[in-house]
Amino acid sequence: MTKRTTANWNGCPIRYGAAIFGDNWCLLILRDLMFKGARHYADFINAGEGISTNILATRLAKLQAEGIIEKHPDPSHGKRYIYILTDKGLGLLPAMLEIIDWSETWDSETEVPPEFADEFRRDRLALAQKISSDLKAAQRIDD
Amino acid sequence: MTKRTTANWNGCPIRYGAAIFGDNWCLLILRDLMFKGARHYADFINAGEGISTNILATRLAKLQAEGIIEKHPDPSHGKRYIYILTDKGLGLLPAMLEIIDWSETWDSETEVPPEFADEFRRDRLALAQKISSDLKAAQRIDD
DNA sequence: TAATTATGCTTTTAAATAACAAGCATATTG
DNA sequence: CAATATGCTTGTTATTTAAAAGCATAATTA
Repeated sequence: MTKRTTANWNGCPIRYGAAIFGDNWCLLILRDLMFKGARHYADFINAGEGISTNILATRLAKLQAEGIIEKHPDPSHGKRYIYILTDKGLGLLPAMLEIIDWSETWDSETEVPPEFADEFRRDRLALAQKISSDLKAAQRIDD
Repeated sequence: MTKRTTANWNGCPIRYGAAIFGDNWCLLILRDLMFKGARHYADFINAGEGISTNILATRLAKLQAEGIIEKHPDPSHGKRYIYILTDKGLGLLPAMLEIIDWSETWDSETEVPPEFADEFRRDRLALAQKISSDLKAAQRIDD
């Protein structure tokens, strides 16, 4: 086992990231928040993945506990809550976009719009920042 | 639920990526392959995460089935096998690096070397390509 | 205002998965 | 030729996940 100098990571970043990324449902919830405008509990339920209510509830609680999302009462609807990404959550955008880029490259059935992939490859950071500020604006407007 | 034009993805890239990323053990195996020079079954077993042999065997088979890794007989040792990343597997490097970058930013206990994070942020693609070509060279040399 | 529906869960139970331990075939080493 | 290394497989038990149903509060409709 060859040793790289960068190998001796005990506060291992992949293990840290795996707490979020290493979970199917968390990834899909993040997708819905980032790219599908999901804000309410029902949005995740109706995203078409067939997530059970208990699974969704535990995942939302976990993401909240990790500081990835925040849960706010919906001012326009008493019993409802609005789920939004924190800065830490928005920070996951570049990684999500890389996953999308990879899938676009290797999945023959991909339905990533080619112009989206092109825009990403032309300037990754610019696209991430654009999406991020769009999301921040949207989160502010209807809060 | 606001609709983005980029939202209607049925060949969903996040779901596609989640087949690999959405699994804790796959992420750790990829880490070992990419950053710790792991090549043999025993390297993964001894990586310190306490993975069981049955879990490791199923994950290696899955990664192979997905075309992420290849399994070759070790020419220098009859019963042994060498596991290496395919081009598709190496393509996951940028996403892995983004996860590392995110963890470095948000994990107060991170042990990512600061100079590694700096180098990444200075030129993400350059670092990914450097690591990728280093890995390809290493995979060629002792095959 | 009373009944109905919406919302965001919790609880129960069944099924799937993971962890642990042991075993095992082939290969190499002493 | 006996002992050890290697890469698994096969049980068995424990844990996690998923599906289904239920439930309290809030809003809507009649």
